[in-house]
Amino acid sequence: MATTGTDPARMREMNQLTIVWALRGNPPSTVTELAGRTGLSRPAVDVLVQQLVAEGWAEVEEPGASSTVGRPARRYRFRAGAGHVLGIDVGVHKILVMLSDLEGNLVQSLRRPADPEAGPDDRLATVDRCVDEVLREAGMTAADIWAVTVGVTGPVDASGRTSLFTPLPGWNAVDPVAHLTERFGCPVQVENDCKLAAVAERWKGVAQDADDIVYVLAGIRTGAGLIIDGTLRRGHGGAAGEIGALKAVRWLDAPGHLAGCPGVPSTAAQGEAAAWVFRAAREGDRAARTAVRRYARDLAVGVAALTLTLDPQVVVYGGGFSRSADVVLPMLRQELTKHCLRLPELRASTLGDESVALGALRLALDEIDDRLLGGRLAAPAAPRV
Amino acid sequence: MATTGTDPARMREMNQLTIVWALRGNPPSTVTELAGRTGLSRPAVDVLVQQLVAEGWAEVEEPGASSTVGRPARRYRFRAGAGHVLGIDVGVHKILVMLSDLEGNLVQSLRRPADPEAGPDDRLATVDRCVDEVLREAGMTAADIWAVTVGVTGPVDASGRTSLFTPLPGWNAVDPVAHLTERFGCPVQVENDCKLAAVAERWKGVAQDADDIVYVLAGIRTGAGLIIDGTLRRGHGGAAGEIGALKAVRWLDAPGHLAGCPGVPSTAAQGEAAAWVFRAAREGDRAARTAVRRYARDLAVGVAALTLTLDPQVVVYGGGFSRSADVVLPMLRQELTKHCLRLPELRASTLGDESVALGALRLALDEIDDRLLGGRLAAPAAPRV
DNA sequence: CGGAGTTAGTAAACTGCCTAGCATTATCCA
DNA sequence: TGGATAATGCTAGGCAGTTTACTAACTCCG
Repeated sequence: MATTGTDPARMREMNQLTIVWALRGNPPSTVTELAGRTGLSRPAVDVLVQQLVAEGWAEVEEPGASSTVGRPARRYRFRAGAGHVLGIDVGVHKILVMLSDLEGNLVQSLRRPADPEAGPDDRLATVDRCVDEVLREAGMTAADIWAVTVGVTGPVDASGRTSLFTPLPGWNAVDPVAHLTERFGCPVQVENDCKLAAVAERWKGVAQDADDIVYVLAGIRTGAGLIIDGTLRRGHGGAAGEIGALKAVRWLDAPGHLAGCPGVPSTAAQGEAAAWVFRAAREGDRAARTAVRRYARDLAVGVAALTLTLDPQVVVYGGGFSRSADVVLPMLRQELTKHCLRLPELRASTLGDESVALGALRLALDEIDDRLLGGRLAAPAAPRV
Repeated sequence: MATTGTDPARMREMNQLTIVWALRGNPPSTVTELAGRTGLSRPAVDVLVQQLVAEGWAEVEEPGASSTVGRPARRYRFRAGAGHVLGIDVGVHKILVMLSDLEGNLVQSLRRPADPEAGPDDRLATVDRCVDEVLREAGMTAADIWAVTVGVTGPVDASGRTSLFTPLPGWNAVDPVAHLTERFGCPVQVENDCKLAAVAERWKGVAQDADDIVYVLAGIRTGAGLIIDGTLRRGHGGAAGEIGALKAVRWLDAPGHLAGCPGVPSTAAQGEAAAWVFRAAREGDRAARTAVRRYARDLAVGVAALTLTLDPQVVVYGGGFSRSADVVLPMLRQELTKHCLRLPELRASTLGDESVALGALRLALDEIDDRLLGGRLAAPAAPRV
C-alpha cells in the first residue's frame, strides 16, 4: 500500500472534491443539504462552496419563491457547462459523435453514414467533418473540449491502435490518438466498441445496479466487454473479452445460421436477413426458429466461457440483434443452462446503437475525474496532455 | 463516488495508518526514514510513532553501536507479534495449517495426511486437532488469533459453503465458517483453493510483479484462480474461474491422457502415474511425449478461454504437475499460440503444495488490514465478528 | 400588521494537525 | 579535547474544521 501522508492542504482539496461530487448529479443544493450529504459542518461547506463559486466550478442560484417556512436558502449548482467532452463511435457503417457537458448531459449529437469500404484516411476525415459540425452547431471550438474518447471495433492497445486486427479497412495503419491530440490538445483515448457499450449499460442502461457485467455485442459481428467490480477491464494488452477468437467458440460463424436460413429473401443484405429471420421466428416459422436456435447455441458457448470465467451478476445482450431479444434470449437462456454452473441474469440492452458513443462519453468524463483527483483542483480549464 | 468529508481527526488516523504501513515489511526504521517514506514531516512522524508505541502497535529499538557519525537514531519496528493469523488448507489428501504473525512471517506449521474418503465431520475434527497442535506448539490460544482463512476445493459462495459441488466427500453439508467462528470469534473466511494459490503466487511466488494473473492449478484436478488489477476476483457468486465446467473445455478428461499412457506401471496410483509419464517424457519416451502433448492440448483450450477473456500479463502453472513444468510448459505454450491473440507469459509455480495455505494466510492478513482501514486504529486486539 | 417560529448565513473561539526553525544531545574523528 | 555530523526535542506559527452563538430573512397566524 503506497499511501502517502496527508496534510491540511490535501485535506482541503479532498473536501473540495467531496463537495464537487455532492453537487454534481444532484439538483441545486443548499449548504445544509450539502453538509448532510458530505458529513462536513455547515460553516466548512459554506467556505468550500464559496471558493468553488469563485473558481468557476459552481454557481449560485439566488433564493426565489420559497415554499416552506424560514429564510429561503441560496442554492448552489455544479457548473456542468464549464467544460465539455466528446464521445465518438467510429463504426463500419456510421459515425456517431456526441457532445456532453461535465454532468454527461447531451448537448449535441450527429450521426453520419460511412462507406464500409472507406479507407482509414477517408474515415478519419469524415470523423473530422462530423466533429467540426457538432462543435459549430454547439457554438464551440476545440479549446472547449476537455476530453475525447473514440470507440472502434477490434482490440485496442494502450496506445490506442488496433494492432492485432480490426474490421475497419486499413485502420490499423492510422494513429487516431495522435491525430485527435494534435487537434484538441486534451486527453484523447481510443477504446474498443464492445467495452464502451458495456460502460454505457452500467451508466445509463440496463445494468446500472450491477458491478460485475458481461456485455455481449450481438450483430453481424459478435464481441464482448467486461466490467468487473464496477470497472471496465481492458486486460494487460487491451484484448480482454476477445473470447470469439477461440475456435471452439463459434462466434464468427454464428450469424451465418441466420443468413443461411431457408426462406430468406435473396435480395436481403446481411443485416436485413437477420432481421427477417428474427421476425419470422417470432411469428412461429419453423425454419427460422431452427436457425435462431442454432445461432443461440453457438452464441451460448462463448457466453458460457465468459460467464464461467467471471461469474458475473448480469449478462447484457446488446448490439444490432438486441432488438430481437424477445426471440433470442429465451433460447440463449436455455442453452446457457446446459453449460453454466450458476446462470447470471440475462438482460436485453435498451440503448440501441448509441451505446458505444454513450460509453465513450462516460470514459471521457472519467478521464476528467481522474485528473481532478490527482492534480489540485484549480480553476476549470481543459486538461492538456 | 461516495467520498465523505475529512476532518483533522480522520486525517490523523490516516497518517497513523500510513506510518503502520511504512513500518511493516521494512527493517526497523528511524523517524527520519519514515518521514521520507511517508512524505510527512519529522515532528509529525515522531508524535505518531510514539503514540503507536504507546498503543502497542510498534516497539522501540534503543540505539546500539552506530556505524556512522552523529547521534545514533532510535529505530522503530512494527510489532508483528501483536497478533497472529491462521491459514488452513483442507485438501482431499492432507490438512496443512500455517500460523503467521501480522507481517506474514511463518511462526508454526503442521501437515497431516487426511483420509480421502473421510466424511465432513471427521475432516473437520482433523482440522480442529491440527489447529490445536499448532496453537499449543506456538504457545498460544484461540484468543491470540485475529483472523482465519480456510481453503477448500470447489467453488465457495459468500457464506463460505461449497453449495455447487466439491470433491471433499459430504463437505457441502457442513458450515466451516460457523464452526470456526464459534471457536475463534474472529473473522473467518473460506475460499476456493485455486483462488488462494493465485493469491500466494502474487504474494510470495512467481507473479509478484504482475497485476493481472491467471493461475492454473494442474494436477489430478484442474482449476483456476484469477487476479485482476491486483485483486482476487471471486465473481458474483464465488464461481469465477470455473471454466473447467464447460464441456468444450476438456479439463475433466485431460489428466486421463496421462493415466492412460501405454507403459505406465499398472501398480501406480493416479498421481504416481502422471509423475511416471512426465519423467518418461522428459527422457524422450515417444508414447509419454504423446500423452503429455494430448494433455497439454486439452489443458490449453481452457487456458486459452481464460486468457482470451482476461488478457492477463502472466499465466502461472501450479499444482501437483508444476514440478514437471519443464516438460509441459513448452507444449502448452505451443498449443496456446494456436488459440490466443496475444500470448501471456507462462511461468511455473515454485511454491509447491504450500501455495493454498500461504494464500490463506495472505487473505487473513488482508482481512485485518481492511478492518484497520475501516475502523479507528485502537490498541492491538483481535477483531471480533 | 406585528410577533412567534423556523431556517439560512456569519463571526468568533477552540481544538487539532502539520511545518519551520532552532536548541540540544550523542557519537565519531582528528 | 574540540569540532563536525546527525539525530532528537521543543516552540512558535499557520491552516482547516468544529462548535457555539448571534444575526438576517422569511412564513404563519393571531
